[in-house]
Amino acid sequence: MSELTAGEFRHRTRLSTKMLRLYADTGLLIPARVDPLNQYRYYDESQIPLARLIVLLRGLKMPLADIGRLLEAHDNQRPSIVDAYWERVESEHATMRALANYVISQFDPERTPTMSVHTRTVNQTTYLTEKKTVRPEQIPSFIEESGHRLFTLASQFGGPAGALTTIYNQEVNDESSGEIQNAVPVAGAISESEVTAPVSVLTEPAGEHAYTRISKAQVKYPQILQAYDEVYAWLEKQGFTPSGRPREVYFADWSAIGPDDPSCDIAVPFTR
Amino acid sequence: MSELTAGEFRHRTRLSTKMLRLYADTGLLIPARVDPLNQYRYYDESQIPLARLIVLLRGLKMPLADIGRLLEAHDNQRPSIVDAYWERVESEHATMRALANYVISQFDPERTPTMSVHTRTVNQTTYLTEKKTVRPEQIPSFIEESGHRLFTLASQFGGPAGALTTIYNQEVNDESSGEIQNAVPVAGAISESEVTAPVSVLTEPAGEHAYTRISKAQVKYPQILQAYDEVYAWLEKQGFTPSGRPREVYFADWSAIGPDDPSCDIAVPFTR
DNA sequence: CTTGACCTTGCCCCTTGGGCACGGTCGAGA
DNA sequence: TCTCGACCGTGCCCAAGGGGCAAGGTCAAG
Repeated sequence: MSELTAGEFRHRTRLSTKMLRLYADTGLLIPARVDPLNQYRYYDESQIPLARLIVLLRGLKMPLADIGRLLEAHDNQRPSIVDAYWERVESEHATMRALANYVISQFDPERTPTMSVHTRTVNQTTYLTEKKTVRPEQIPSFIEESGHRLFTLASQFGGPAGALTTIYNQEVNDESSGEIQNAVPVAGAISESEVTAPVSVLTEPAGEHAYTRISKAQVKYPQILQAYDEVYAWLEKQGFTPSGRPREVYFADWSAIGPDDPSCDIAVPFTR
Repeated sequence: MSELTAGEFRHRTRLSTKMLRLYADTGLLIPARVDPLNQYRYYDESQIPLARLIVLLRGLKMPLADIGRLLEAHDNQRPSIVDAYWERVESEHATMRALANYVISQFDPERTPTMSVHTRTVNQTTYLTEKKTVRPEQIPSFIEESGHRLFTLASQFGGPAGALTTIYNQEVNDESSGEIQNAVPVAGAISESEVTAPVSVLTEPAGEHAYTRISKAQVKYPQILQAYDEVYAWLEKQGFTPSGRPREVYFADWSAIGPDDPSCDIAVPFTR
């Protein structure tokens, strides 16, 4: 129960006067006693561990508000809160890292990280699709929402027969919006009359696709452009000719994977 | 040369009015023309790539001041500037990640990442040493500066015969400063009279050491405490008894290694 | 009692914006 | 030509997490 002056408490916790005042105002670390005459703050020795904890969490750049919520939570919930916070930080960092690769490769094309491009043969496929003309920042939400609708619908036609695919009918970039077509493959043959707008049926011919596999973090715009660049550059180097619209094939469970896990193939149909 | 109003420029670059004003005030992106009557800003189409570049760099959280310096630099220097910046971000993130592991293990001891502890037999060793009583935040600079002095001095005694070692004569933590002893092993026997203060000679007996190897990012206080905890916990589990002062053995070229590279062993002498 | 160390409040500064209010301006249609 | 809505400007307040400084009150030791 020994009482410490603000200065003593500062030295024991490595917190500055400013921080102590801020944390007191925020309610994170309330002085044990405030002298009503001169407003001097006195802390109790038992508050030191709490102060140290705040220092640690601030070392993770956790905002004071989040720290407040963490402290209000029950002991048994705290690990998961810290965990969730840190996972978000890691995820954001992974996205930034992918962007950094893109930026560096723009500055210094020599040092473009090599993405391996493969080929595969694809059978004729029938898709349930939805189209929309979008700007880059609208793409993720459209893919997700429309994909959900199409998967639901596909179950009425024998279930989805493959991964959600997003086909770019036009180029979408900062300059111009363009039409993209979200597509879920289905097993049986479906005629256009069996579906209603905005859903339509698309049948794509068999053929060869060149593709490169990217992580969840690399899917973000604009760093995803790098993957497209790589595939088209590879086709040119091989002397092959693009013969269809480029596409993204989302083979992974989006919400379950981490930022560095493979998530999607950037694929382009071609002829030799 | 087509002129764009601020609104058109905003839509082409996804920058907000606030950002455009700020970048104009900062000199990063100066409007091609400002109407002297109404202060309206007009941009030229040719400024769009620059604006996009700024957007990319801000996506890496590069401060505007750094972006300004980058833009002033010559083309051939820019990649290295971006590189250096990103490397610093990665390094800071690695440090934070190590701290996060530490914090999470404090909240939830079950999920402590297992650090493997090994043992090795160490011969009797003579060191040139310097002592200092320090607080935790003074440790890195003392180790570096004193280590430099000791290495220089060691070359007069046949050169260093091993890695820089920092021995903790007392505990150093938030509670109290303590004496640490920086030590560079030398091959020959040296008597105390051959050196002058603050350097002294230390001879340590042969024996067994338990140690765990940690990365550069893990060396930072307080996450380094986790490594000490692990070694002592391992000793206790094995039923061994610490028989000497704990130490850090810096075997790597500190400035040359990355944040995730192995840098140092946390070692404790013990008897079975 | 003095002196120096400590403590307080209050103010301004930094950064990169978001958001709002208030007022001037531009262009198209009536 | 008038008007209306869309645009544009400035200026202020806010955030987070402090740094820094001034002015003034307080405490304890000599």
